[in-house]
Amino acid sequence: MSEEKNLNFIEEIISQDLASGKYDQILTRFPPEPNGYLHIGHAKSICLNFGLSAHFGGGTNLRFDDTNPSTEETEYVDSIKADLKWLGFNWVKECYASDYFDTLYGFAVQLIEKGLAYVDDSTAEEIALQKGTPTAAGTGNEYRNRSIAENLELFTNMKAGKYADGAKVLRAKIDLANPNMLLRDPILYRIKKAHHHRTSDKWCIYPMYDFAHGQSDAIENITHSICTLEFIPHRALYDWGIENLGIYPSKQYEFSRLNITYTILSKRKLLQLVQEGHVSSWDDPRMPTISGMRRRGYTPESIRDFCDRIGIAKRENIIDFSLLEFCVREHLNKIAQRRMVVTDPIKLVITNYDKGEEVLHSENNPEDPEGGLRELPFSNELYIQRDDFMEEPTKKYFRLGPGLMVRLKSAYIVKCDSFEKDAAGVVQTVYVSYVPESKSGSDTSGIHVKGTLHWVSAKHAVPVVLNEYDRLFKVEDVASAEGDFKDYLNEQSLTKTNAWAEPALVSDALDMRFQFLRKGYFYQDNTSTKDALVFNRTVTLKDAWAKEQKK
RNA sequence: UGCCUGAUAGUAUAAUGGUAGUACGACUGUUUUUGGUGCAGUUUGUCUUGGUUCGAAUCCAGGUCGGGCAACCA
Repeated sequence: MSEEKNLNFIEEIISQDLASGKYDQILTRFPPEPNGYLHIGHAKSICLNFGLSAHFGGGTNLRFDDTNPSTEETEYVDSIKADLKWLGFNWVKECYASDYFDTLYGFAVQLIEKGLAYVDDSTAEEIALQKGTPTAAGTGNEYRNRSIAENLELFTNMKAGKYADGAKVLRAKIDLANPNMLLRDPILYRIKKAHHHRTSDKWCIYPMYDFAHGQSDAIENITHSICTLEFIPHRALYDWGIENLGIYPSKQYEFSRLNITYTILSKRKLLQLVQEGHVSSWDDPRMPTISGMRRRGYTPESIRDFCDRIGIAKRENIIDFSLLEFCVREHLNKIAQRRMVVTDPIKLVITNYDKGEEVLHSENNPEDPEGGLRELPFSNELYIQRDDFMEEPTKKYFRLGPGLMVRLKSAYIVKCDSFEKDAAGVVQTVYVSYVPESKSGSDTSGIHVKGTLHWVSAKHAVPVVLNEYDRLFKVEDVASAEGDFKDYLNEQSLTKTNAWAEPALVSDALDMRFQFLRKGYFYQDNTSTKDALVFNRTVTLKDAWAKEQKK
């Protein structure tokens, strides 16, 4: 363990618990409900829980909180495990709340026997009404006074399937006037004749979160049970269960959940986007899901770095999306292979180049001296970006225009002599002459130019499709914007562009990270093939010129 | 007219009674065969009012503002 100073409040608690000898090692858990895919908000919790046990010594369980059969599926279980592994974390045990159903049932019987739980025949509406309001105490009903024997029999019958869904519930007998609404005789078990993804039809009664989570923590001997702020009021119940059942005293701690600008981080809302077709799937590259980010080209390292940087505290927060972008750029800059891809091309003809063609070489990554070189075919007919030519260049424009000189990346310096427009007045071809002694790496021309353009040789270029993504929502704080969050969807969040790429791309591995020079970082989509290359833009490069133009 | 929780630059986060620091953002300059990267620098902050103290972001009291709590969801 390193000598670190700035501990967050949870690390502070743990290091005190360790120093006082309360624990020799810690055990945390990551407890998703398998009712959706993991998103970047979960990543924060994952990095926290796994990071804590790695840092202080101990382990982390993966526990599926599968107590509600009507929303949970095996597909989600599998995706969660895959995402966790991809992020680079290993759990010590794979657990399921459903593995504890027998134990939990026994716990409930214990409470009934102690006179601390009763079967209530009221409807959901009646129970809600009898609970009172935050400012008015609740009232009891006749079921609250049932005898232990009667409760035992009724609960046995509930388990045996003798009653319809909703006919009865098991409630804790605590305090109907408690200022904490959660303590006003909370429901422990409900009848649900639904098929469970693991226990199948064995059970028709299922424990509620508040009678499963703390109990599962205790069963696994979790030392520090870390959850988000909205569970603070549940802590009293969590402790009540542990105390009255006499089980392992796990402790709950809460931190504030992640929010990101221009993003929604709610499984329910993300599911809506998928179901209503606003995105193609859970792993649509625009989704803030781990699988979406993976498909878009984010690296696990960049996501972990992000989670490190945002910190852990108890105050509500909304993190700038630009911090996430900074984290990916920083990692990708170090590892991405440089390639040249031209969108919206105009033809560049080199009038004095009579070699026909030659093979040039360019570095794969200027950040990596050992990254090596790649072959780059060059010829007298190239494609360059349309916006790299300006008929009447403005001040500070360092690119091509009549009489202007630029360097073609890893090739030669060229000078624009003339250009040609079509009938509609659109520039089609730019004619240049090159400086033979300016060849990259052996430049003896002594000419200094300000701009360097990327290019591809027209006859060697391969067609590719680029998926360029923008933020999914138009407003910063989507969650607190008025009305339906879907009204704020950015309908321009995906632009598909046809482009021309240098041929090296065809032979590159599918999982390589690329930087298309002057355009951004790209990653091959999982639908991409050698014959039809498709790339997702992970993130743009910082663009100082675009900023300059806005002025 | 309840209970619980929180408040430090634009956004996060640290300082645990003793120099308000760091990162991202923004802005300068510089380097550069990517208007990328790197490097150097500038900018902006303790919610409020009292109190305790030699000294308060930190402790105490009142106020203000934000978030949560009345699912047979987790």
